[in-house]
Amino acid sequence: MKISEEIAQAVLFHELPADQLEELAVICLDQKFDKGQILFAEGGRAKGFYLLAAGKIKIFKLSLDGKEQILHIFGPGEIFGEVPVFAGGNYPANAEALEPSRVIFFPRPAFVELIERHPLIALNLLAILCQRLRRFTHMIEDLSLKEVPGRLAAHLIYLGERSGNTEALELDITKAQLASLLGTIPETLSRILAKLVQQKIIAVEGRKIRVLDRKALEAVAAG
Amino acid sequence: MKISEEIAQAVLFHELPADQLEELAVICLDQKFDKGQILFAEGGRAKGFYLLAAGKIKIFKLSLDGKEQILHIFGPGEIFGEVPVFAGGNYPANAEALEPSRVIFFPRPAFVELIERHPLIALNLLAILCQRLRRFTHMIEDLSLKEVPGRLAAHLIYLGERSGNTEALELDITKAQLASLLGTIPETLSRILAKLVQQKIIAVEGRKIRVLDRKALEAVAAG
DNA sequence: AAGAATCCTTGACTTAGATCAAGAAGCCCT
DNA sequence: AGGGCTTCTTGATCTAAGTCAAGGATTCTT
Repeated sequence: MKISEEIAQAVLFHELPADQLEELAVICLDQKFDKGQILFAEGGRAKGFYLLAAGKIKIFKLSLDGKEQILHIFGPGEIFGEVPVFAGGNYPANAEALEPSRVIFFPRPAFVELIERHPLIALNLLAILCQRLRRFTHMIEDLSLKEVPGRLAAHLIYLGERSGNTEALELDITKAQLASLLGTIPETLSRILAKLVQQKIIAVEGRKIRVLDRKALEAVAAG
Repeated sequence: MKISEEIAQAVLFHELPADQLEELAVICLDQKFDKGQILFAEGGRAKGFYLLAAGKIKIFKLSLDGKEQILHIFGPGEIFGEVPVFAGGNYPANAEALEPSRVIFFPRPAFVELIERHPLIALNLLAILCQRLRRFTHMIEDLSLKEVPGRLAAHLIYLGERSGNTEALELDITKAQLASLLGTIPETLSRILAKLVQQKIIAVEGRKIRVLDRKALEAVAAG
């Protein structure tokens, strides 16, 4: 696919006229990353931000003893690494490719200048950042006020709503990654899944999860 | 103080020319809240956002059984309640006045229209939101990867850096509120403060905290 | 200054969930 | 099909921190 077409499909550049899309295509760079490759590390100086064209990217924090907390898992069409463009100048977390991925990189100065001239991009970006704040708010609430079963149930409900199918879910990440996203470890996640299965609230087969008792799942999610 | 002067001092409207400040002063509303009064509740429909002129506002989440997690404590000059203006339309958390407070309310439509015309406001707002994302990233990291002593130590260091005095700190909130901000309870906070005192890392007298051993405090913060 | 209210601390107990360890199941290779 | 991965599950143990309960210390009020 041509870069300008890929840019056109991103939410950030939604409804942008063709001439401005061309303007963007000129300033950006096409990059490829293998599975497992690091795109940037926490604290690193940021020269711009990324639009994911294809693949899957994990944004995460690491503790000194190697424990990981996943903040986001991004798919095609989403942007990441935008925070340091507008505040601080260095990345607040790490980014790693979970699959072979293609990203489009936007150097900071050209992009900021573009935003000044095109308020629509600014409004789109404000919307994206506000959604992210909302998601983080939820994450903080879950980590602090809910126990692991509640977090897991809330996440399953979220997956159902996002995919449109609230009955049959399919994880697109490993269970170890899901554990890290929920702020726990694989062993604990495994036990809690087993408990929910035993209570006939869900059925699990590999990465496929079937919701058997939505009401009960919602009750668990509420705490 | 006149409203337009107060607006001029806010980071959001920094470097805005006088005529645009006057434009803003026309669309906004002046409101007062007593200590303990709720400004808005989670899930409530948002008609605009707030600029805090005087006082102190707590933004927080509640669990079903009444446990609270504080997300922010805002002081004069800061804005809040902006997320639903750009995403979702309803507030993601609750807001309560911790002191008698005066706020300036900006109705949503007029403000969005203003942003479209004045890119500088959009850039300022992008910077504010990115700083908040950064702070939340930190909060998630702390809740998930650090234990309570680590969170407390990190917060004390943060307070020192923000106030410019890394030696003598002064809490501007109660210890119960600090506990809620750190994602724990007053009893636990009390015990951990006592332990740090016993280890001669800090000295505590009421709300005044003196850092005796910065290196050790940093080690605790690192985990 | 006395009383009330809030705020803070300390102690005994309980528990969610992390850690350590080992094995089972699924998957990708040539 | 059979080795060698990574992924997942299950069990036994340990610990940080929450709960419950009570008393001490501040601060607010009149």
